Amino acid sequence: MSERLDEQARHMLRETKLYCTEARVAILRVLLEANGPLRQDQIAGWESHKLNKVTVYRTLDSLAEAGLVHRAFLQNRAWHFELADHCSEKQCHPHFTCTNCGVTRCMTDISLPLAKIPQKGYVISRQQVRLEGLCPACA
Amino acid sequence: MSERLDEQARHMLRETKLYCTEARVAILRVLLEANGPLRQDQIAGWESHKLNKVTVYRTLDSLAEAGLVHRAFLQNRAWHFELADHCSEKQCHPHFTCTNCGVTRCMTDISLPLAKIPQKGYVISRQQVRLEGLCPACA
DNA sequence: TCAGAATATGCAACTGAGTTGCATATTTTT
DNA sequence: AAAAATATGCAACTCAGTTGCATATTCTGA
Ligand SMILES: [Zn+2]
Ligand SMILES: [Zn+2]
Ligand SMILES: [Zn+2]
Ligand SMILES: [Zn+2]
Repeated sequence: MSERLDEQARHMLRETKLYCTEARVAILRVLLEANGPLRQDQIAGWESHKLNKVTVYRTLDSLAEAGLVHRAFLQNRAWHFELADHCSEKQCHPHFTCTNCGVTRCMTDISLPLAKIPQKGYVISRQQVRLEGLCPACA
Repeated sequence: MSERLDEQARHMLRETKLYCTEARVAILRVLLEANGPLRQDQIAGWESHKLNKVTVYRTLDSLAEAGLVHRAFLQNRAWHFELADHCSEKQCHPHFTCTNCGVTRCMTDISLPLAKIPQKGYVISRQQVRLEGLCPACA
């Protein structure tokens, strides 16, 4: 099954005309396996892959540019990345963060209506929602 | 009228039982005058006030803790602060950022419905929305 | 299949916003 | 006015992100 994910990653890269390098495949695999947003250092250290920090940085940059990956949100000064395919065209799923224990969870089963800007001329290409509160364990 | 703002700032501080210091009054005034979220360095350098960076940092921290000020939900590495009174109890107004020219605008006239989390046990205390796209000038 | 072009990698060194300890100054309270 | 409570500012630190440059990989097309 790791074969399967590798193949999937390679396919995604070919689709977007990105060089199919070891680092890109590894990073896409990590994101495919993860069930939520990850920090760069989490990706770099995933299962002792020991990917170089700068490579991870530049790879995520290229993956984001290609639209395969999104910068989900900034938390504690660090970007959190996740696959873009969890998101619809214009709206990413909301993320909930517990103010007590700090866990962040993808709320893939919720979606809010797209905002309508009354002033003429605005074009919205992406809407992001952040929820803050207490998780079941802390409430 | 700057007298007016000073008085207003002092009043806010007294209300929240915070020490009424020169730095706090100055920073509140800056935020009262500003029409959008500001970075710490913008606040520190506002009209040659030349406030100390660490003081600005700790002051904003205390103002946020007291609920007078909020950290806006933007996609930048630097926090942006604004007065909290633009926000309702559970929801802050959305912020729109133009991906072309970079301007950020408070969308105080829009509001989305509060998210409903289907899973039991979650308590949402705050919802924040970020919009990205093209402003009228860039569209 | 192999040379050359195009692109990615990794080291080291830097940036920039935030953060902290500690001695001193200010504000409040008594 | 003195004491207690809190805020300020310097300097030094953290840490994720970022960049230059030499080297290594990947891709392309003869
Ligand atoms: Zn929790
Ligand atoms: Zn997510
Ligand atoms: Zn614009
Ligand atoms: Zn705002």
